Amino acid sequence: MAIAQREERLSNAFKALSNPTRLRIYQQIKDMPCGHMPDSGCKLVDFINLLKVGAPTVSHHIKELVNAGLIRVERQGKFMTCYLEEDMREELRRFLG
Amino acid sequence: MAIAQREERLSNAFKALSNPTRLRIYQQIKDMPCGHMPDSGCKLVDFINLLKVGAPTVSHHIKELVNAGLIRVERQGKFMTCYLEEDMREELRRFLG
DNA sequence: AATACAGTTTGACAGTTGTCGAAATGTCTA
DNA sequence: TAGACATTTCGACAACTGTCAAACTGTATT
Repeated sequence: MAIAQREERLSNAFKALSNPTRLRIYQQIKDMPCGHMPDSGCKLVDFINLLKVGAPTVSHHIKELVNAGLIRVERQGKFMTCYLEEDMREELRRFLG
Repeated sequence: MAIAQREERLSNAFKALSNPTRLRIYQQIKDMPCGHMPDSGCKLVDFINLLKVGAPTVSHHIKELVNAGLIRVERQGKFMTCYLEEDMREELRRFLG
């Protein structure tokens, strides 16, 4: 049973990364040290500006990435800041390794 | 432009791995040293038996994995044998690394 | 409180996906 | 060449996805 759960977790994560817009968002979060710099551009509003999709779409995609366990989100005043879930990243890397 | 192409390649590969059935097939191919043993169970017919889906479905999934650049397929007599595309695996690992 | 900005929810829509059964094709063996 | 087995193609179908506009909520600033 644990194997099936792992497979589900993995395929859900891959599904989240299968959309180009979400892949970009994930990459942006991954490549920017959000947790360490105050203004590193990993807020939801930054993605709206960076990508050419509306706010509802970005909001939707962020939620999918969160549900897939790939990122986590924290409110900071007006903004939602995104952080990478390193555990999941590690799990994916291990699957491919 | 090269960046967009890379993103497309990556998201296509992740999409191929986003389906549980395809993930299983890929895993099976990855974990078995097909190229080195003659009867290692990476033929299309083996997946039909292993998973609970019909031949048309497996054929379809194999094609998707091939199109995504994740595996390659060779006919050996009656059978289609699947091999891992190590380059793509490496590219995915690098993305996550 | 009023305004402005950040984000979410809802409902809708075209397009894509996963699966199947039936029929076709390819390849070996008797 | 006939039969058996492996695989593909086709046509169909329900289910899911990505996007949007409109309306809503939450937070800060004035």
